[in-house]
Amino acid sequence: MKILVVEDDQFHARYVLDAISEELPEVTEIAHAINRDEAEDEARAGEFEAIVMDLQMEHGNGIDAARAIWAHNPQTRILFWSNYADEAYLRGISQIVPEASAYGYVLKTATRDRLKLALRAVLFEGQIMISRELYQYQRQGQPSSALDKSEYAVLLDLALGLQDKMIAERQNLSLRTVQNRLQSLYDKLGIDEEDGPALNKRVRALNCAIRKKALNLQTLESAEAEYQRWCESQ
Amino acid sequence: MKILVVEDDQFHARYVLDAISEELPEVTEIAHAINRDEAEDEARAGEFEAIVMDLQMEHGNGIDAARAIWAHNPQTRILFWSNYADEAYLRGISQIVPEASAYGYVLKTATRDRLKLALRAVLFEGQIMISRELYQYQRQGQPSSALDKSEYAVLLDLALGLQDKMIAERQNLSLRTVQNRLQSLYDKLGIDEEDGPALNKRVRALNCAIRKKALNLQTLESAEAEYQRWCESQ
DNA sequence: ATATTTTTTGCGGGAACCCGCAATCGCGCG
DNA sequence: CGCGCGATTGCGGGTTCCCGCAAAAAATAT
Repeated sequence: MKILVVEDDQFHARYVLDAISEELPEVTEIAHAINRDEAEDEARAGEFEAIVMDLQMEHGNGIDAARAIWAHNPQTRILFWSNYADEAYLRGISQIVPEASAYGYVLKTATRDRLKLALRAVLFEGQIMISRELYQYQRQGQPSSALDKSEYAVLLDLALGLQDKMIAERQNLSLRTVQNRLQSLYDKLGIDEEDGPALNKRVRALNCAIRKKALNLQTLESAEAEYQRWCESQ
Repeated sequence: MKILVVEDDQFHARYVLDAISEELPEVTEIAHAINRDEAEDEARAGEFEAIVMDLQMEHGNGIDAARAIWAHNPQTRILFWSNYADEAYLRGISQIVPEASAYGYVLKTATRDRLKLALRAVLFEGQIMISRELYQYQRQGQPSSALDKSEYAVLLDLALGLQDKMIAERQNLSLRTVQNRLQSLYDKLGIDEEDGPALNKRVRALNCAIRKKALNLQTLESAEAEYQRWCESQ
C-alpha cells in the first residue's frame, strides 16, 4: 500500500508519518508533498491509493488539490487533517468527493489514537469518518439554522459580491426568489435579532458567515476561481 | 530573565522552547501557556519581561492577549510568532503596541536561525524586528494602494456591516466624507477595474480585503467586540 | 499675505436592495 | 379530482447606496 502525505508544516508532517508507520505496517511506500503542486504531481506519478491531506497550506489549499487528484483518480482515499473545524471545509469537501471514494476529516487537536484510528478506518478500510465537532454541520435533518444547499450557493454568490440579478442568472432563479433566499439567509445567520441600530444586511451576512465559519478564506478563493471560469464560459 | 511562551500547538511550542534555551542562556525561567486566559493569568502572576506569542489559538487570539498584557505592564517585550503574513495582524499589533515596549513579528516558516535572531533582538535587546514579508505593509510612504489609518478605520466599520450614517457618527465625519472614504477604499482594493458585470461594492470590498489579508477572522472578532463596547457606551 | 491645491461637505438623482402583499405554480393527500 | 400548503414569482414603494457636481473649508505652496 502506498500513501502520500501532503503537509507543509514539518512538525505535523513528521507526526503523521510516524503515526502511519506505527499504525499501518501494511504501507510499503510513503511519499511527502509540501504544497498543492507537489501533491498533484506526486499523485499523478505515483498512483497512490491513500492520501493524508492538510487543508491549510502556504501555496494552494488542500480542497483544490483534492479535487484535482480525485478528477484524475476517483478511488483515491483521502483523509483530511486540519487545524480548524470550519463548516466551510466540510461543505467544500462534500461538494467534490466522488461516489467511488472514501474520505475522512480529523482535527489536528485529536489524540494520537484518534488519528491512528482514522488512518486505519479511512485509508485502509475505506470507511467514511468525520470528526464529531464537524458532523453537526452535515446533518440536514433540522431545517432551522442549517443552510440547505441552495441557500449555501446563494451565500457563496453573495460573498463574491454579485448582485441579485446576477445571482438569479447563475442559479436559474427569478430575482424575487433570490431575494427570498437572501431573506432566509439573513434569518438563519441571525442578522435582524441583533440589538443596536440597523445594519447593511449583505455585508453583515458575509461577516456573520465568516465568524460562524460557514465561509473562510479558502472558500472565498475557490468560489472566486469558479466564478471567473463561469464568467468566461458565458 | 523570565520568558513566557504562549502557543497552543505542542510541536511549535517545543520548537520555540528549545530555541530559547539554546539561544538565550540568560533565561532563568520559562513558562508555557496554551490559550489566552492562561497567558493573561501567567503574565499577571509572573511579571515576565519577555513573551513569545502565537497569534492563532483555539481559544482567544494573540492580539487580544497582548493588549491585555500590555495594559497591565507596558514594558513587556513580545515576539509574535505566526503562520501567516497578514497585513491585518500587523495593523492590529501596531494599534496596541505601547511606546515603552519592543516587539517583533516572525513567521513560523522562518529558519531556526532567524527565529533565534529575533528572540535575541526583540526579547533580550529590546529591538523592533519585523519580518520582511510584512514590512511592506508598514511603509506609509507611497499613498497609492496602501490604506491610511482613516481608510482602515472605515474599512473595519464597513466590514462589521455598519451603514454610512453610523460610520459617520463613529468616525466623526460627515456622511459624504464617509462615502468619499469608501470610494477610495473601492479604488485601492481594485474593485472597479475587474472585468465582468458590476458588483455590490460593499460586499466586494469586504471580500477583497479578506483575500488580500487586510482583514482576517481575528480582526473581525476584535472589531466586533470593540463595536459592542462602543454601542453600550452610547 | 495671497494663490493654489486638496479635503470636506451638501445636494440630487439613478440604481440596487429589502420586503410586504397577492397571485400563481407545484405537488402530495384524502 | 379537488383541496390545501408551501415555494415561486411579479409588483410597488421606502430605504440605502453610489457618485457627479460644485461650493466651502482646510492645508500647502509661492
